[in-house]
Amino acid sequence: MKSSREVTIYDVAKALNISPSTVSRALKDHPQIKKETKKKIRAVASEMGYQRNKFASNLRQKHTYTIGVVVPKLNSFFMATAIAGIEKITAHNGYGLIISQSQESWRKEISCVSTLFNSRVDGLLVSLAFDTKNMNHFDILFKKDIPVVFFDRVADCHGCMSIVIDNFKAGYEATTHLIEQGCRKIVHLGGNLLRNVYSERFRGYKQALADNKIEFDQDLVVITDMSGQAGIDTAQKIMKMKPRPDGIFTANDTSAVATIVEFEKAGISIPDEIAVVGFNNEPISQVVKPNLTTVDYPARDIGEIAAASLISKIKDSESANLSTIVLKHTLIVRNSSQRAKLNNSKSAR
Amino acid sequence: MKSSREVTIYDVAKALNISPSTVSRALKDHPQIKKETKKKIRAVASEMGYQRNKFASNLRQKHTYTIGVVVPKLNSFFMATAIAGIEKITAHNGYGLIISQSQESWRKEISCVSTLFNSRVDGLLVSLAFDTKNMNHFDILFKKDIPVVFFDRVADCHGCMSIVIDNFKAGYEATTHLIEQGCRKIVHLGGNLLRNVYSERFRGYKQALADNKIEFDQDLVVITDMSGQAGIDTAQKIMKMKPRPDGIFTANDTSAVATIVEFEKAGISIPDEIAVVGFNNEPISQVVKPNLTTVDYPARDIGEIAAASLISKIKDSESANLSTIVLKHTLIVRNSSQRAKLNNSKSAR
DNA sequence: GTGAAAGCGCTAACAA
DNA sequence: TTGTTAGCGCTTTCAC
Repeated sequence: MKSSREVTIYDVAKALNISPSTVSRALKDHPQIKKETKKKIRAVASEMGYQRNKFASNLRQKHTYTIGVVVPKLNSFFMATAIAGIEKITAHNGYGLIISQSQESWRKEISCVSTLFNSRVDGLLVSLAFDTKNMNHFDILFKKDIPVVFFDRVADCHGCMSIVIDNFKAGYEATTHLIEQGCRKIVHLGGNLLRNVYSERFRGYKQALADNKIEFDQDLVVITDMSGQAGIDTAQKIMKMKPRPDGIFTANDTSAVATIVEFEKAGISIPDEIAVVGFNNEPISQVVKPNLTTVDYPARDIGEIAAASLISKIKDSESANLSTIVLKHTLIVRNSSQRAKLNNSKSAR
Repeated sequence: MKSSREVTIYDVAKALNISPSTVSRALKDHPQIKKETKKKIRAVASEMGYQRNKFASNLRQKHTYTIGVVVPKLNSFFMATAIAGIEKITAHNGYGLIISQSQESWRKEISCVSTLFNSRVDGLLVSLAFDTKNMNHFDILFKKDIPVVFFDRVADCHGCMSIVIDNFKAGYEATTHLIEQGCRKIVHLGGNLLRNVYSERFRGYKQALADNKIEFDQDLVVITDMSGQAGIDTAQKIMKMKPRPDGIFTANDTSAVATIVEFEKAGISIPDEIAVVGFNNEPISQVVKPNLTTVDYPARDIGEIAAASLISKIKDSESANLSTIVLKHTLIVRNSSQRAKLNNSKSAR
């Protein structure tokens, strides 16, 4: 395929009448090589167009400087931003990235993990699929001590690290905010409760109701796949309820926005008849009318921290075994939920 | 790092009392090996937990089954979708992906290409940065006959393949549509004219004006970085113009949506006072009020075709040297531009 | 149809 | 401070 033979350390060594190992060492900035020699070797190497052969090197060193990433979907704002963060950190540390998508399917996730394992990644960054029911597919990695870090959608697994936000608190705050705005019959539109993000937000919702002496009603909980369509369906369901709910806390912005659009289409006024709170602070939340109250979610930071943690784990398997890092979230109050001007410290930007 | 020694073909060979070369051949389904032997070898190999070592194999075979991707940004709907398409095809063909972002900067693009080259990717998929002024940084690849395929933001370069849509025609249609809606003073909000996507859309705009005997006015052309902020700024600029323009064709949805939001904030009615057409058909275009007329862009297909073309080029460097593949786009007419009910064959969905 | 043997290019233990 | 040497695990030519 490639036309001409590659320049190797042997060629460089021969040109300088020294040994290949000296060249190898010089090129890695080994401390025991004289500065002058290094300089000379570097000069000649680059002049000859030398390029390190990673495969020979990997073969010897038994690692690949490659990190695998398994995410549910690439084309969501959150994920794309998180991956941008991951990429920044890994690139900066000389690691390549192999990214694969589970398409929200447990089955496909199993195959992604196995493929990545077979590519001998040095570590794995994972956000779980919607319906992943157990973690057995990660065992092959643990058996070989390949570190795994989970982010956002996480689960307990051999004491692996997790990077998350406090979804319980966020759900609690979102629901409390609705209650403060006068809502008493609040729907929760959530996702698969297998996933921490959804179960915790739901738990926060329930706790907020309890703390405000509002009775929990299972009929007001709608568990869906959190798509736009799910938002539309839920809106229609809500419109048939009597008496009609006066608030809705949705576990992502996509479906929250879809409910708003659907409500408005039916002539229901937001937030006066129904107040809506979403989750994620996607760009779309600032475009929908009325602007969506939502929880801001540090996607980029989550990605960066997950990558940094994984790399330090790879470099030093004894490194601090923090089990969970929790990042800060913020409830951003906008017009979809704000019924009256309150003395609210949070901005409506 | 990894705890236990790996199982190699030697171990498998020993267990079966045959030679390593036979094992190697059997595992690759070499035709000259007896079926029975193959079956036996496969069974024992998988039983022993054998895993092919890609690095040893790459080292011998001189290719890596890895494809590099250089894109301006990951976190746009278009790019994320295109990459999803790329990933699907490459994974299906046994190729890994190394994805890197130029952050819209020529300088960073140069470094991405060089890094990927040093990782010995078998081929490269590229969408150019905003301000890339020449293609010299790709020369290292051409010198070694490493194939490169450009998609979306492309440029002529050693007869490389390009996967695009007909941006000229799309720009022409978008502008013609505005004219049909009665617009006579139409602003064009475009991006860096170094990039085909922007220069072609602009060319389409001019041609549509010419064909409808509307004089071209340079003052109505605004060249920006196409961000949301650029949309806001442009809206403000337009509001100061006298007489005020009555239409705007924007080369992406992000800035188109921002102008709409800004116009509405100022009480300007859309589409009656100003009609707006965007580009890309991002999800946000269906959320903004009024819904944005835009050009639908087959992101996923572009990614898939780019990947497939690259792979066929890698596998067979003599393969058909199509220089450009043009995919179909569609103008989607929605309320941001539709002033009167016309007998329009295009749907408003 | 199968085996022997020579590397691919690099690194690291050991020697000097 | 530098050199020698023995592989890492796989593929492939040549021989039988």
